[in-house]
This record gives sequence, C-alpha cells and structure tokens, in this order.
Amino acid sequence: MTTIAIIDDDVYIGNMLETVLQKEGYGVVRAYSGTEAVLLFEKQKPDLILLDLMLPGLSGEEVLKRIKGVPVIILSAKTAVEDKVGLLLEGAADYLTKPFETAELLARIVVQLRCGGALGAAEVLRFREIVLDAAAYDVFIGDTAIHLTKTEFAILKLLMKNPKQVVTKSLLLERISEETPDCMESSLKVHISNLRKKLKEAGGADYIEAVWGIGFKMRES
Amino acid sequence: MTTIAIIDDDVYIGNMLETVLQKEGYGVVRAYSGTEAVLLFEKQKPDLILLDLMLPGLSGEEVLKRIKGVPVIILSAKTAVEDKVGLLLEGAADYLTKPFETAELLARIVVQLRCGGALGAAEVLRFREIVLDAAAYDVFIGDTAIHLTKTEFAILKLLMKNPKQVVTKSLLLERISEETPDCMESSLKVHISNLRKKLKEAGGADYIEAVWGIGFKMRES
DNA sequence: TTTCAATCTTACAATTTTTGTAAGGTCGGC
DNA sequence: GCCGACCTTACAAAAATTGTAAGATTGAAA
Repeated sequence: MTTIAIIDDDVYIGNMLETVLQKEGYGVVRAYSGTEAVLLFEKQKPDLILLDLMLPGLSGEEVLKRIKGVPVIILSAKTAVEDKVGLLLEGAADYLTKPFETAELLARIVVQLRCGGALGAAEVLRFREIVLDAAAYDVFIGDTAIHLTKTEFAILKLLMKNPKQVVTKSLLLERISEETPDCMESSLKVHISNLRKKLKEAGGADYIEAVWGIGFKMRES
Repeated sequence: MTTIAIIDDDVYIGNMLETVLQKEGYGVVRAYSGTEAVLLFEKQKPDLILLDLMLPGLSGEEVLKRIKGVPVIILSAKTAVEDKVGLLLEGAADYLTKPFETAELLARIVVQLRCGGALGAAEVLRFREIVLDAAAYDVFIGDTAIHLTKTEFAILKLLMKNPKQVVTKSLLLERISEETPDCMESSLKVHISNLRKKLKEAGGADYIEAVWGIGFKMRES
C-alpha cells in the first residue's frame, strides 16, 4: 500500500487531509512536530511526505534536509518566491501555497509517486491463500514461494484479476500471446495443466475450475 | 549539455525564456507550433520541455500525449484547477500559471532534471551488504570498495533502486542507453555477467537473479 | 603513437520453456 | 447408461533464453 505522511501541527488541516487521502486509497501516517517527523520517516518509510513549514521543534527546512529518498511536497502559507525557490533547490519535490485545492494536491501527489517510484506501484493480487505480486513476478501460496514460467504467470494473473468470472479460452490466448506470439489452444491446456500441478503441490487444492466449452475460472472454495 | 525545448508561439515570451535559460547554462531549442514540437522532440530529444498550451496546429494537450520519457512543464494562462489536474494526470511533470517568476521556473526546472536524471533524490542506496553512492560514484560491499564501469554502475543502480521488483531487459536497455548509446540485449548479458563476477569476488554471493523471459532483480537473500 | 580499459559482438553449451501429439478421463445430452 | 465432445495429463521434440568466453572495436590518456 502507498503510504503518505502528513506532517502538520494544525490538527484541523491534518484531519481534513487524512480523510481525503484515505478516501483515495492511500495509507496515512502523521506527525505533529519536526522531531517527530524525522523519527516517523526513519521508522515508517512512507512513500511520500506532505510537509507543513511552520512546525514546533525542528523547522520544516530542517526536516527537509534530513529526509532523503522520498518525495516531499511542501504545503505552506508563505507565498514568497524566495521561499519556494530555496526549498525546491534544497530538495523539495513540489511546493503548494495554502489555501490550495484538494484536487490539485491529489494530482501533484500522483505526479510525484509516478516519478519517484518509476516502475509503478506494486500490484498485488490475492485469492484464497494465493498471493501474486505482478511487479516482483512472485507467487506465494500461504508461505511457500512457487516458481512459474512466464506463460503460467500470465494465465494465473489474468484469472486472479477476474475472480468470480469465467475467462474465455480466446481471451486467455489473446492475453498470453502478447508475451508469447503463437500459442494454440492445445498448448494452453498444457500450460494450465502445469500451472495446476504447481499450485496443487504447494497448496494441496485444485484452484482452477474448467467451465465446459467456455474457459476457466478460479474455484471459490 | 542539458537541452531544454521551448514550445511557444509567442515570440516575445520565447525569446525572454531563451535568454534566461542560456544564461543559466542550458542549451535551448525552440518550436512554434504543435506539429513542429513533436518533430523537434523526436529529432532532438531535449532533456526537458516547456510547453505553452495555446498553440497553432496540435494543441498542447495533444503534444503532451505524444511526448513520453521527458519531463514536460506546462506554462499556461489557464488558472482553472480542472485544467491543471487534467494535464498533470495526463503526464505533465509540473504546471505553472502565467505570469510566473523566472526564479521559480528555474527552480522547478532543477527539480525536474534532478528527479528524472537521478531517478529520485536518494543518493545512497543500500541492499544487503551493498552500498551504492550515486553522487560519489562509489560502490562498497561491506567494507571493500569495488570498481565498476559506467554501464555496470548504471545497471546496479537501477536494480537497487527497485529492489523486490523485476526490472525488464527493455527498461534496463533504455536506461543504460542514456549513458552508453548502443547496447543490444546480447551486450547487456555480458555486462550483467561481469557485474555479477565483481560482486561475487567482493561479497561472495550472487546478488542478481535472472527472471526467465522477463529481466533481472536483486536476490532477496 | 602506443597503451589500456571499457564496451560491443559473436559463438556456443547449458538450461529452461514452449509446443504438439497421443492416451486416458470426465462431462452432459440423449 | 451410452456416446461424442471436451478436458487432463504425460512425454519428448523443438525453440528460446541465459551465462560465459574470446576476439574486435572504440575512445581516451600517457
């Protein structure tokens, strides 16, 4: 989950931001002073930081200097260009002057996450005890990792992305062929067979259900 | 040299920007319409683009869609939040409303170049016993320093920047080619092989894991 | 110019994945 | 319960990917 740290001693603004961010699906952690902020950063390693400048304890500038590796968006009432320029050159990723529109803040958060993360947020799919991490190309069943080939991985991913739905053979073929150009229906069956076997070895159950004449889907129980 | 593209049909503003940027030591290329901008981008590959929205030919929005891989700062007279939000989500790196202060623009340019070039602000990356200092161009394994070539360094940096994630071969090639222009997949394998060897000599372990058919990632343990 | 390191290319063996076919099993309609 | 169509699995050939070595090429420093 993408976690955003809100560092602001103004409880009212902080609460407002927290609500908005949570509604967008971000995790939120908070700090109310500069010293607290540095501790929070080292302990929780959030993915992005919203930093108010007027803080008790360490000033916002001091906090910024000690935070490296995570984008920091400054939220401040100071509108002077010198302030903006100084902090941006000091390492801030963006600078918004209060009052700002929530929509703009959210958009700028997306921009920063896009930029810093570079490879996109990790996409993790879960179904029963199967956990599939698309970015890492990892699959776990319970605690045991299992190794899947590229094609098997693509099949499982597509099925897990659409649980409760039947995935047609033609759709499977289409998606798979993005990676492996030529793939006949006969081969698809083999891949599914191998996938089943690997899942069964690790999880003991047959997770894939054939839907006669149509395709396949994940077995609910 | 860092080259910035100015895309604006207003000659007066364009000239002003060009003067300021050149004084800062940037190279400048210019385009005066949307179509021209796309051609310019493909031919010259600037490091950053300043894009005015009101353009003859293709609109600014259209231009933005066709430009990938280079940060675009929008310069516009439109102050509506919806415009900002839309373009930021569409891929713009930043959005400044006219009239803006030159100093702020320059600072935001620095931010973008810093972000894009260094792939984030973290200067020191750590993974297991490997420590990579991007700024100093140093790599240590435990206490022993090791020497890496430019390409090997770039590969290791990208991998360490995204631990737990598979870095695709194509992405590796793309990022490496910023430093070493011609590099085929065959060469990449050789670089990785050499990198592995050096890491193994110093650290005793094989830190890089191949993910079959996809790319490479750092080995967790 | 000579030298040296870094990089690119080619080649090849070891390994892994994909594929097609063939031999059973299972499902659903009749 | 029977039959054909479909699904499952096993196996082996074919194709693709990877790791490494060795030689060629480039480019910068002495």
